[in-house]
Amino acid sequence: MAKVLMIEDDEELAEILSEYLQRFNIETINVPDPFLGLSELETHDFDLVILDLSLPGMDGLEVCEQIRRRSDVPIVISSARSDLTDKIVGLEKGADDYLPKPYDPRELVARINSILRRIGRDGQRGEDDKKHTDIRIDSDTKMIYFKNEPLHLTAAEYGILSYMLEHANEVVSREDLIYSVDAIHEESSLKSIDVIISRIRHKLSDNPKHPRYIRSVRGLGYRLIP
Amino acid sequence: MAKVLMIEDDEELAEILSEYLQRFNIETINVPDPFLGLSELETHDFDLVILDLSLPGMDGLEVCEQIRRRSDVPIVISSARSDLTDKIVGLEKGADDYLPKPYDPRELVARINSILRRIGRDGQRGEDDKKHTDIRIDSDTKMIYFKNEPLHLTAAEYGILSYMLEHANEVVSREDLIYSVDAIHEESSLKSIDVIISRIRHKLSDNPKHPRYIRSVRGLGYRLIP
DNA sequence: AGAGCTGTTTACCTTCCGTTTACGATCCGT
DNA sequence: ACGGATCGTAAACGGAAGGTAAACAGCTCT
Repeated sequence: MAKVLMIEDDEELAEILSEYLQRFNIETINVPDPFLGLSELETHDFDLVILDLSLPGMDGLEVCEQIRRRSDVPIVISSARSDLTDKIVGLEKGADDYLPKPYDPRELVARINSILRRIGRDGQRGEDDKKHTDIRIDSDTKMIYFKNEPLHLTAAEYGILSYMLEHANEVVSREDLIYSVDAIHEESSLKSIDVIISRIRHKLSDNPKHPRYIRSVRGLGYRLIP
Repeated sequence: MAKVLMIEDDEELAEILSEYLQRFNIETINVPDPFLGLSELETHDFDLVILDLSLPGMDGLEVCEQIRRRSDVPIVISSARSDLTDKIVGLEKGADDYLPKPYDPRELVARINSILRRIGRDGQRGEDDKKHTDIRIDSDTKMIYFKNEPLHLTAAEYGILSYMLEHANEVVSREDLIYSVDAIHEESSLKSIDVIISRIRHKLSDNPKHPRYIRSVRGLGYRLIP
């Protein structure tokens, strides 16, 4: 059962949609207010967010940005405004889809399922346990492959990335790295790590604003999602 | 640079879009015909497919299904028909997005980028195991041939090169070499290795600035690509 | 002994890349 | 909304690593 957060101030509409989605195995939590939505996101995990743009008290695009700032959850924007720039700005701010109101709920379902299928959380999990990792290391040849293409890494870049691969999905501190990676002197400034991370990100084409692979965890360090 | 396959029978439109997308670092291959599109997908990797539904000779939705049957590449459907059921069926058949024509190219760019960002840009490609090796050793005669011409090597040169052939594509350290090659005394300076490597490179006409055969791996050693 | 190889060292130059610095952007507590 | 803390990264620097010519040293032959 997919869990969806619906941020929609028209509570009647929200209720109708909820019931409809329920029939397609999509469970929704409704909140009429963006702040409630954001705090809901802090405390619970969702597979997707439906965000109404015409909200009271806060610009919808701003909400979109806020959500994206703290999470990578897929966002579907729904809006009465079919203004083109809204669409584009929304998508650029990290939304995954944009539905102009009014729309047929069937289309909503189709688009939700399309997105969930794409990220592999379509509720019918359990059969496919394929771990999709774009980054792979061959310890014999001392090479790291990104999407099956060999990366050209310097010693420090290789050291950091291989260490982070060993600790995939964990937060590794700059201290961990500086101590564990031979090519980096222990007495160097921690800032070196940032610079090298930046260079690795560049080689992975990872956008630091919305990183797919190397996320920064403020105050702690970095986390690799391979 | 993202690679996109555009299946669109209006070639003029395709050309315009191509140029536009180019500016946003999206490279397109245009085909006017679904069959060409499918065969293109067989032979090349794409990050995304833009599929026009109103195609000659084949129902667009059928094409969508065909594509999805053989690949996981993201599909964006574009169509002059804004029929709702088309939308839903398309998304259910595996499309990732649906853009009713006419649309603003900016929206297309935004949606492409949204999908690619979400996906992290797929790119599994076939392994080409071409066994083309210019350097070959005859274990009987203990001769090393370069492009079928016998090389005149000294003992140290032969020792290093044959050791590296045994460990082709791996990084071998200077220490490995000094201990494994008889013709080199263990107590020699590691710098000897560099000199002999240089001489081997010369005999292979290998430009050390952009080596084809013997690459230096800074801080680690050398790697032979035979 | 002298000549011819060839492994080793030395010396010098080039290139690389880890590190620092600096500055702008972003986050977050107040 | 402000301001300090944190993060991102371009630019510059400098020490370290690599390339190789030249000289040297230790052989194995005649």
